[in-house]
Amino acid sequence: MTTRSSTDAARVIPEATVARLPVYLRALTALADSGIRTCSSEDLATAAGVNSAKLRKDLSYLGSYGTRGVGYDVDYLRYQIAREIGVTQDWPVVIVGIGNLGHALANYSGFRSRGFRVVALLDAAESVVGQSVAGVVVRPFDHLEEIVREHDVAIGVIATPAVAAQDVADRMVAIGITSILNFAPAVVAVPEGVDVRKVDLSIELQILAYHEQRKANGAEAAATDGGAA
Amino acid sequence: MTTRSSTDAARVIPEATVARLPVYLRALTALADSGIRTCSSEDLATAAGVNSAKLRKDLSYLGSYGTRGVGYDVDYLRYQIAREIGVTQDWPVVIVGIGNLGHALANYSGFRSRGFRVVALLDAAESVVGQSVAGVVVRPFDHLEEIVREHDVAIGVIATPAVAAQDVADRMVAIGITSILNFAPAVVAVPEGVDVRKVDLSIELQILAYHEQRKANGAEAAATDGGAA
DNA sequence: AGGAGTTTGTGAACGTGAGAACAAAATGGG
DNA sequence: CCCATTTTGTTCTCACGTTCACAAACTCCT
Ligand SMILES: NC(=O)c1ccc[n+]([C@@H]2O[C@H](COP(=O)([O-])OP(=O)(O)OC[C@H]3O[C@@H](n4cnc5c(N)ncnc54)[C@H](O)[C@@H]3O)[C@@H](O)[C@H]2O)c1
Ligand SMILES: NC(=O)c1ccc[n+]([C@@H]2O[C@H](COP(=O)([O-])OP(=O)(O)OC[C@H]3O[C@@H](n4cnc5c(N)ncnc54)[C@H](O)[C@@H]3O)[C@@H](O)[C@H]2O)c1
Repeated sequence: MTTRSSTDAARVIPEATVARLPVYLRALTALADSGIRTCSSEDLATAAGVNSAKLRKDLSYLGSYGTRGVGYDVDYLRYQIAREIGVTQDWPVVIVGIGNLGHALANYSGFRSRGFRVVALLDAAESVVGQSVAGVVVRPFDHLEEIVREHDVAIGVIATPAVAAQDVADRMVAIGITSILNFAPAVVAVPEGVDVRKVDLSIELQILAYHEQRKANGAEAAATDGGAA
Repeated sequence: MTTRSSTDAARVIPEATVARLPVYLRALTALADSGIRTCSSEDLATAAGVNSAKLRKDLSYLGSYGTRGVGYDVDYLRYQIAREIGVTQDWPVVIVGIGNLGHALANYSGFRSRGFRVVALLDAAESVVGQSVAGVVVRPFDHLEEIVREHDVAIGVIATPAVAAQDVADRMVAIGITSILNFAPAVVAVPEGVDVRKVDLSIELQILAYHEQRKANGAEAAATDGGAA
């Protein structure tokens, strides 16, 4: 017999699935916005840009929220995914390093609409501290601890230069932040129990360049090769 | 017998490895900058934040560039990886959508230093066109074709709102761009042969939130549970 | 009510990736 | 010159992720 409590600890969701759930959430929101109340796995898979079998398998890890022969109720499924991810509540976030990128992040409205609230912008440079960015005053990096305690912040964003990233991460971890999103092109080491995700523009471009080069070489080979055909 | 030519078409590098090569490249550059001329797989693995067995396996797909008992020559390996990725040459790039994010990207120096050259900034809004951003004048989106032909651009960056992303991608593809880096939170469909990579801040945060929630629930369960132990 | 038609949820097959372990190849000391 | 030591390159095994294929479950029409 399987106990099915709502906080079933045994139910573990594969990492690859977790990474796709936000995509499904977004696709469901788009469907709901166009007034669609029900959709099949095929519809949703198309909207999310994945294969429908994969979608169904992913959703099956959450539970059985569809109806055979009918499909999924858009709002209901959306709520279930949001609950699973944890974005039915609001997550307070701090951003450290208010340079070019930090400004853009501070001005980004997508945070708020997706369950995240920027509670503070921090920077080490005196020239930046005190500036008002997106209606929020930039505070000194030293205030990190105070802010984190006050708002019970668990998620920190690093948008400093690469050299500062490890220091900032260390401070964050020391103060109790357990999830870090790192935009600096640097490997940051953190203790067990702390999650770091990195977003790295250069790496993405280099991956594209690799495939681009392969395409070019392939075309070249084909031209040399198949020219006489 | 295995033919080993330098342009061996049969040699295929796993996607997971391709995604790590830029990380190794960066770590090697950091080592070179600190004056280190030789390193073991262990050293490099530590710098890159991976396991040394994985590093050696990854490098083995490129060829046999180390010396047993000694390690790798930093500069030589760096060159080999750069060549494999295709960043020994310069890749021209266009950025479309010069809003908050587009500004940050335009000002980002990491492009240039990693083999990418921003040849144009494009926007559809008249209020933005003509502005000078990072010393480059923003041009109308309509100029895309002209610019792409002139500079032989293969890589395009989308930093427009989500609703415009598919349209922009379609235009890019029609004109001959075959690699797209998409920052807009939207699924863009492209024909076979075109690569799209997406960078999505909200998804990253939501993945962190999921794990954060699990940590919280786990702690809660442990507190309820193990309190009596 | 019953059967035809849909669509989900999942078991099983397949492919890719990670890591341990070790043989092969190089160095350096005696 | 030979042997101990170091470190690479590769093989083997296991885990994870993707896709197929189909039974189970539901709706709707007659
Ligand atoms: N600009 C982009 O589009 C872009 C794109 C991808 C990655 N990045 C990366 O993001 C990071 C930020 O880029 P940017 O262009 O905004 O750089 P930037 O130099 O404009 O801004 C960095 C900010 O961090 C602050 N800072 C420096 N050290 C600090 C510390 N120890 N504590 C707190 N704040 C500190 C600086 O005062 C500055 O305001 C860099 O690592 C960059 O490589 C930027
Ligand atoms: N700002 C951020 O930090 C951030 C972070 C993550 C993701 N994003 C995403 O990146 C995208 C850009 O964000 P932003 O904050 O810079 O938005 P923004 O509104 O400031 O800028 C968007 C720009 O795109 C231009 N544009 C609109 N339609 C266009 C079209 N069809 N062709 C060419 N240009 C067009 C607009 O004129 C505007 O200048 C959005 O999709 C956003 O969700 C932004």
